[in-house]
Formats: sequence, structure tokens, C-alpha cells
Amino acid sequence: MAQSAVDVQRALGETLYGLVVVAIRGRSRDISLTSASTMSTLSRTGPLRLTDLAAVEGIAQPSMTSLVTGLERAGLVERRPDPADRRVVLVALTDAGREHLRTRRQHGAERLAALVDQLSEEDRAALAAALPALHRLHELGNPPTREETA
Amino acid sequence: MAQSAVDVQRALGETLYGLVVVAIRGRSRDISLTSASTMSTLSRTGPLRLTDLAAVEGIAQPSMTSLVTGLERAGLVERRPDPADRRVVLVALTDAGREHLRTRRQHGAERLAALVDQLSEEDRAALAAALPALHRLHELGNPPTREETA
DNA sequence: AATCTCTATATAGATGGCCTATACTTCTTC
DNA sequence: GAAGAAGTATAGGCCATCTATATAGAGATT
Repeated sequence: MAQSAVDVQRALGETLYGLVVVAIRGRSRDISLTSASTMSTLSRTGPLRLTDLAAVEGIAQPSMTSLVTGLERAGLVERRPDPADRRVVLVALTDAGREHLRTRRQHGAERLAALVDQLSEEDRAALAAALPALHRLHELGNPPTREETA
Repeated sequence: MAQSAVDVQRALGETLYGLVVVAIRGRSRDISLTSASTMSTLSRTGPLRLTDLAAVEGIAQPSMTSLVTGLERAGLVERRPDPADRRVVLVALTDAGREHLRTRRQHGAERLAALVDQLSEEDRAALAAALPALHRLHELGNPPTREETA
């Protein structure tokens, strides 16, 4: 073994952390990171209760209320009643929201592309090979949605 | 070719973006992301002018002034005069800052480790293989420091 | 060497995202 | 049907960031 699992994780931690900052630094400032992530979540899961959404995104419920209000005002999401429970607000992505999300992703991908382009053939191949692993890593840290919290 | 370079970049973009959010979500709230990144930068480059630091971190100079003031109050960095130019403030990491940085990195690595542990042997190997590429990607997006802006 | 202009940092004031505490509405259970 | 639980909204505060501007020193031109 060339390096222990711990070393890999430590190096991964620092490197990904650095990439995080790069990614955030260059991001467009039209909406907050959490707003973008929220829309991304909605895109993956479909409509969610406001409280669940707050839990998934790791922010307090009142914060999600105001975030959703903002996105709603911008026409990117909509509030829907839950026929089964009238206390509930279901938050759903609108068509405009989906469109916005797509554009934003393209932007991010383009910025990264500019960097990836500067890598060697070998490095690109290594990244491509690691993509499934990165994707699963993401899923692990970002549970799809638990109906049951148990 | 199984997938084009553009596909790789797009997928990388989305996946890394998701990881970003995961990373940020769980982070300790003792200091801001930018503060942590600033200390990390100082650790890599050594003492820097306040203005350069602001440029590297992608925030406005007055924001860096207040960020540094906070870190200084916490004993993590110090302001030093530049003997060659008395307008200048050089910001340097203190020993406490270095220590803090190390602890923080360990924390981040541990959180990621918990996720990485849940991956298959194969996935871990792929990540390990991609580490150099990820590292270079980070460096590309995070230039060491340009004395010359040209 | 007096002054003019440019550069480096600091201060003031505003904005936005997040928080806790709490009020309000609807559901559930006895 | 009354009491407590659950889902959302409102109120008020904190902190990181921004723009505009003030202050101090450097460099150049007379």
C-alpha cells in the first residue's frame, strides 16, 4: 500500500476544501449558495415540505421560509397546498426554476471546464474514472430524502 | 470515446458543486469559510499584503480588513509593518493560527473520511488515483500568488 | 522641497443570509 | 371538543459582505 486510507482521506479533504473555495469564489451572485442547492434538491426529489427542505439543506425552518419566499418572488419555485394536510406547504420548482438551474449548471461546468482543459490527458482520464466515486460520495453526504427519519 | 470531455466537465461540475454544499453544511461555525481559506492561503504562501490577500480570496479590501481584524483579535494572524513601505500591512499566520488550521483540517478530513469509508474498495481506489488531478485542479483555480499581475 | 497623484489601509453605512424565540393555524388524540 | 403536537410565518438580532470615502505614505515633477 503506497498510502493509507487515512492519508487519502486527509488529502481528499484538503483538496476538495480548496476546490470548494474556488467554486464559491467564482460563483455568480444572483442567488445564494443555499438557494441554488435548494433548487437542485427540488430538481432531484420533486416537491417537498418546507420543513423537510430546511432539514435537507441544513438551515433553520424560518430561514427556509424566507429563502422560499425569495425564490417564489423570482418565479423560480412555487408554494402549493398539500391536499392531505392543510398546515403543509409543498415547495415545487417551476419551469423557470428548472431553466435557471440548467443555465447555472452550465455556467459552473464551463468555469470548471476552463480549468479541466488545462490538465493533462492523464489527469482528465483520472478524473473521469473517479467521477462515479465522487458522485456516490455526494449522494452519501446528501441523502435523497428520508420519509422516515428512523 | 465513451463520453466527451464536455460531459466529464459537466458531471464534474455538478458533482463537485454538490460536494461543496455537503462540505459547507457540516462545517464548524467558529470561523467563516473565507477566514479559513485565508489562513490556508497564508499557510501556503507566507505573509501577504492585506490587499493581495483580499484579491486572492476574492473579497473586497475593506472586507479583508475586518476579517483580518477578527482573526487578529482571536490571535490566529498578526499584522506586521513592511519595512520597505510603511503604508503596507503584512498579514502573517501565528503559531496559534497554524495550530488551528491543522485541527480544522483534521476535522474536515474526518467528516469526509466517514463518507469515504462507506464507499467500495474500487471507489476509494479511483479517488486515490484521481487525487493528483484534483490537486492540480485546485492549484489551477487557486494561483500561488502573482507578484506580477501582468 | 513643495505639491500632486497614486497606492495601501481603515472607517462608515447598507444589504442579505442566517439564527432564536414565538405566534398562528391545523391535525391528532383522548 | 379540548389539549397538545406539528407545520409555517413573523419579529428581531448578528455577522459577512458590499460600496463610498477618508487617511496616510510613496513617487514624481516642478
